[in-house]
Amino acid sequence: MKITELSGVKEIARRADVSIATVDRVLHNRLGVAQKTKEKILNIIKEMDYKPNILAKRLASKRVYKFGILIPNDHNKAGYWKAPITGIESAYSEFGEFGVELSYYLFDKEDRKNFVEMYDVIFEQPVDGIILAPIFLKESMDFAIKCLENRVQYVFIETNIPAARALSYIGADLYQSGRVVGNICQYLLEEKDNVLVLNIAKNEDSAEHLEKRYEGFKDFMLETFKKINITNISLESDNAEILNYELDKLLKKKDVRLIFVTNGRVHLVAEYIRKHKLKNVKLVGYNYTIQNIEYLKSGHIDFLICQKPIEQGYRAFVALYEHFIAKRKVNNVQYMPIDILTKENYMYYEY
Amino acid sequence: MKITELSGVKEIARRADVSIATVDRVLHNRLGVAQKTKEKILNIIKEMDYKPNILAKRLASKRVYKFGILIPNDHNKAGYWKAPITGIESAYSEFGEFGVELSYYLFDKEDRKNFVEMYDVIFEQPVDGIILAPIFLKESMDFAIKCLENRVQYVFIETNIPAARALSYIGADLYQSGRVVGNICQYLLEEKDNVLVLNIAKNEDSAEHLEKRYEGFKDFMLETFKKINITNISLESDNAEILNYELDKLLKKKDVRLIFVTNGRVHLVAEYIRKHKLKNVKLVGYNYTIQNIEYLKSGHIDFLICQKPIEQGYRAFVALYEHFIAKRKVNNVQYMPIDILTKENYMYYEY
DNA sequence: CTGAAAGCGCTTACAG
DNA sequence: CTGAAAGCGCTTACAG
Repeated sequence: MKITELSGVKEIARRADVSIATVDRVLHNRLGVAQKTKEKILNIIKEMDYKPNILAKRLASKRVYKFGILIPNDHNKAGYWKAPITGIESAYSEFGEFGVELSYYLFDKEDRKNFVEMYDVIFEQPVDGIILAPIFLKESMDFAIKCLENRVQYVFIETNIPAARALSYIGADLYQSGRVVGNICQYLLEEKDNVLVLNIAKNEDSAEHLEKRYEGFKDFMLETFKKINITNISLESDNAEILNYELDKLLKKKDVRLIFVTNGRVHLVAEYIRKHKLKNVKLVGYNYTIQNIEYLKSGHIDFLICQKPIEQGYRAFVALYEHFIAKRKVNNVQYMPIDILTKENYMYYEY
Repeated sequence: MKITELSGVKEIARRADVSIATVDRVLHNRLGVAQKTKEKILNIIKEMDYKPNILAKRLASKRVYKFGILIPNDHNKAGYWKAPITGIESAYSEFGEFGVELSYYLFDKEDRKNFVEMYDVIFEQPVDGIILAPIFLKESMDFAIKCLENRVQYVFIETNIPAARALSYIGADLYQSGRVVGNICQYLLEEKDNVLVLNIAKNEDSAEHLEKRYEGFKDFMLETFKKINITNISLESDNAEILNYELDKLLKKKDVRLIFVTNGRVHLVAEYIRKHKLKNVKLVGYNYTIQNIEYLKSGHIDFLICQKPIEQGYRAFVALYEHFIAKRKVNNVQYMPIDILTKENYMYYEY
């Protein structure tokens, strides 16, 4: 309005008849300002509806925030964990590059000790915030406690430990994702059919999560069909021979119409179906991985459920960015969409 | 490395032994720099792998870019078009606020003339970039030409006009989304079944788009079932009575097992199914709207296909941002994922 | 408890 | 064709 109107801190300082240093002190709630001056400035800030210019802030501030990434490495494997890293890096390049430093602490997901080793490194070169996949329950709780002690913020992706009270959890609602599988499968089944649900996990800590998916699935099924026959088996190995042996046994006993694998190992079952040329068994499982997509394309897998691993990483970075740099409140829980992939829509999924 | 190492333009200037103003001229490819000086500076830039600090750039630059939004208003309606606006505004608040001004040119989607009126306004208060839904074909082509003449960049969302060569198109691959419907429906049908595909559109310009969806659906169906019976009907009205009359006729003639509505008007058919208590007709259609979701919840609609209207808006803003502010190359075509919604996963979709 | 001044890495007149 | 200087809206020592 006024031609000579200054903006931002200068204008506040002018109106309050103080220096911008004092305004800055009030803005950051620092000590050493007379109560009267403080109130006056606070009022002016409210009056002006002052919004700091985040650009200027970041440019002027020498502060560099250090964000760490503590997730499994799977170099040689199909690489499910590359996806969140892609997402993190894309968020970083979009609005993190100045004032944020990224460091990687990748661990072997079959090796509990390695997880602990890696997280110990973090506290030697302290970071401000960390993005982690808490796949080892107890160790992750320990880590969370150490973070609290060291005032390190942490964001969980993929799986949650509600008790650990992370800054944010970004991932799927496991129970509900099981219901989604049920919802789709109702169209693949009839009343009297036999269904096999397989939990294939080497790490016992994930049993609980797979169980939640199974619960969701089962609940939906029982609401829909009265006499559906569901068998739930857990295998603690991903060895193909063991799996083949078990499947031979299970499929011989009953006429199974549908197999639901509660995680990304569904490709192992797909391979079995391909080898044995089974025509009448529908197969549903989890995760966009190279192997799974191949079997989706070839028709051995009918549906894959997926929870946007790339975007999980993206949002995890944004959560830390919002907390530290934009200083905005972050939601504790950010449930991802539960996506349904088929051979006709997977190609547009990666985006 | 060196303690006294300056960064950015200053360092370039020091190395080239010129002033930063000259560096700036080269950086922006402005006239008035001796060829020799220019080359020297260019070499240093390459050598240093110089990346401008976008924060400083935006802070120093007084330039404000004006982005316009030319999409339908649907105040009273179910509000499909609110979603892209939400997305645009969220991108704006994330990294647009400084240096971007947003203006709205909302038009009546039933009124061709109003579209033209609104776009005429745009050229009176010229904008730099515009996000539009080109739902009127010819008028949108005219608009595109005027944009080219006035050096205004335009981004299409929701529907594309490839010939118009927009900066970017952000939306679905229509043919492929029809195939996705086919892919799901294969599980709802058997060989000899009758299928009804309904195009319900008042605006004749959308006929072509609905046709593409139908093509995708039909192709998939014919690849999967040899003797499937598909009837394709187009209605140029969304009047409930007319629709009821047509549906009475169509459903009496044949035992229809599945109805596929090629756009968001699927709720009209859902209402018919509800009223007539039809139990054996599956229903599939498009778009996350309040009405459609209600019928998804109640089970009258089995699946909805959706293409992230919120994110379309978000990305459209980002496309303009990247082009004007970050000065990065923007992809001409950004196909959105083709999402499948059911009564069990719709609740996590809006995010 | 308070202020003057330099600086973040750019852009933008203006002078020569 | 080139450079010196002011300024964007903040932060950060430093001095008093």
